[in-house]
Amino acid sequence: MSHPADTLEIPGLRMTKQRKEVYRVLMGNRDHPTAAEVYERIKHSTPGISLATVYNCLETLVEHKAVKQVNFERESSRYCPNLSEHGHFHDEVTGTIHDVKFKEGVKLSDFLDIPEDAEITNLDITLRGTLPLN
Amino acid sequence: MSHPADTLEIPGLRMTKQRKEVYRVLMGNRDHPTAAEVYERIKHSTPGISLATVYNCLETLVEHKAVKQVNFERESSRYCPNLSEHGHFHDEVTGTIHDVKFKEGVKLSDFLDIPEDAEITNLDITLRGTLPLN
DNA sequence: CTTAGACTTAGAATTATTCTAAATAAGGCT
DNA sequence: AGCCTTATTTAGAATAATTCTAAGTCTAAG
Repeated sequence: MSHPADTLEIPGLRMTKQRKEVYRVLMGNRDHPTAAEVYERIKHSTPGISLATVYNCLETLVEHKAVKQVNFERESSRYCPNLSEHGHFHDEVTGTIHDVKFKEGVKLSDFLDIPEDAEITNLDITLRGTLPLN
Repeated sequence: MSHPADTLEIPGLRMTKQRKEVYRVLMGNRDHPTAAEVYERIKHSTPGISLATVYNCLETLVEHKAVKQVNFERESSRYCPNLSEHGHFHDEVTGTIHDVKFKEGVKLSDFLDIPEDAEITNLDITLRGTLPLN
């Protein structure tokens, strides 16, 4: 079965050398890197690529819904190829970021007092804390 | 009954003219202003105050847990004197921000697959969307 | 009234990101 | 293949929010 994850193709998007590399890096190490980190990881395999291009590619991938942009506080944006709706847990000790799945069949309105008629287009859930038993 | 909300006093914090004004602005109009907006609202009543001071005061108030700092995407930080745990709904049409209460008695682990032993120190929930029946 | 530390200030510095203009590359057409 | 048009990439400048720095001001305590 071939889908974007395997082929590094994204429907409706011309996959240039640079876009492919940026996407490959994100798919290959799902640790939510920043643009600068992607740039570092990519420089040697794509010599001459510029940071501006990394930003451009990331923006394009986000627009095409191939990756998600994740923000913690006002830190640098991070990028995540997990397309399912999920939140993030930020381990304050190790600095690592874990995806957090939503439980099956729970509705937002089960735990939040949302105005009756609100149409939600976007949901961000971020936890910070520690994992004592590491 | 006297408490911070009334007296603009904050335990353990010297209330300078500037801190008092910044806090008063936040308490008086709970629309989640940015530092720059606080500065605009305060300039005339506290002539000579500097933007740096507004930043300093806000930081101090946050440290003393008198207000909360709220971030949407990577926009300017906003500030909120609602100390109860709550999320935010960002109306994409009007630009207004509404506090969103958590339902009584719901635990995080009821709707999120959090690692068993995680100790959560902080929770951010942000919704974006619209309120069609306005 | 002095003094030491806390607070405020203006402006410089920093950082992440976006913009600009020019150079390059790529697909479509003859 | 060769040409053309448009998309993409690039380096570096520009921007915006915030923090830093160093100097000045205030204040509480003695």
